[in-house]
Amino acid sequence: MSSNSFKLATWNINSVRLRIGLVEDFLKSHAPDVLCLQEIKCQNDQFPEKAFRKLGYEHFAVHGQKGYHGVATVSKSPLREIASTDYVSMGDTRHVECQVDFRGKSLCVHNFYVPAGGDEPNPAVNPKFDHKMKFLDEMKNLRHDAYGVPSILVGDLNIAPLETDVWSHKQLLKVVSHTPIETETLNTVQADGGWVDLVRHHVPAEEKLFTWWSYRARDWDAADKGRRLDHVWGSPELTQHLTGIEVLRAARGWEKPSDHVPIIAEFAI
DNA sequence: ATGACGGATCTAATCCGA
Repeated sequence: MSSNSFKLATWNINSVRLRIGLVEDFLKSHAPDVLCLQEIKCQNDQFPEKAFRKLGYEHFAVHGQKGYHGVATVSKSPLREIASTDYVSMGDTRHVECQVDFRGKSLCVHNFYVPAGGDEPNPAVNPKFDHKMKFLDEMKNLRHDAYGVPSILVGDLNIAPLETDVWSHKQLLKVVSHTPIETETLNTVQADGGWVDLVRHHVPAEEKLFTWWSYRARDWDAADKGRRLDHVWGSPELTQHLTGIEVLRAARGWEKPSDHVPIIAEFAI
């Protein structure tokens, strides 16, 4: 680990209150400079700030709501909240955007929790899928160069775009998260905004890579029926500084785990 | 191949996730 490194992690925690112990372990062992959490499932005043402060994370942008959804970006370095956009005007807390200042440089960090979309991949009969598609349509306006500083876009995008992002491409083509309309729309969001998929920039597209395994599978590790639903995108210039991507698969095997695992991106500054 | 699990909530059964 270089002293000139900047590490950013994203993790759908599926209740930050229930899993604050796991978060603490993760922060101690991996020490990211910035951690973006999704599905915190609590209101702002219930967010366990103290636990983060004890470990040196003193800067927060928390957008929670009761029971569902919710995103939080926590940082060792100063952070300024830019916006928390209510995509599709549903009143959900699914986005927060911050400027992070790190050793004299600034970075814009988008933290997203895209709607899952329900079961039926047809917007005409499934309002949840309609919501997901409209949410993605609005994301197309998001430029990587909106602020004149490099940007990062992370989170649970709830879409596995590549064939190698799912355990079986053929068997998941009609399953929400891997349908052509979703993967094509996500590709448009990426292309229109000028974003680069930093995870796939580092891990060859031929290689299977998952960040989520259902709780319902009997033996998640042996069956390995995962999907890559969580993502780290960035401005093209960040590819020159990217030194590593780690998907912490082991976290799925921790006690009382989230069904998602953390992704850590490391950059040389 | 969907799994039949796990979280939050007006603590009992319901809604939701993906």
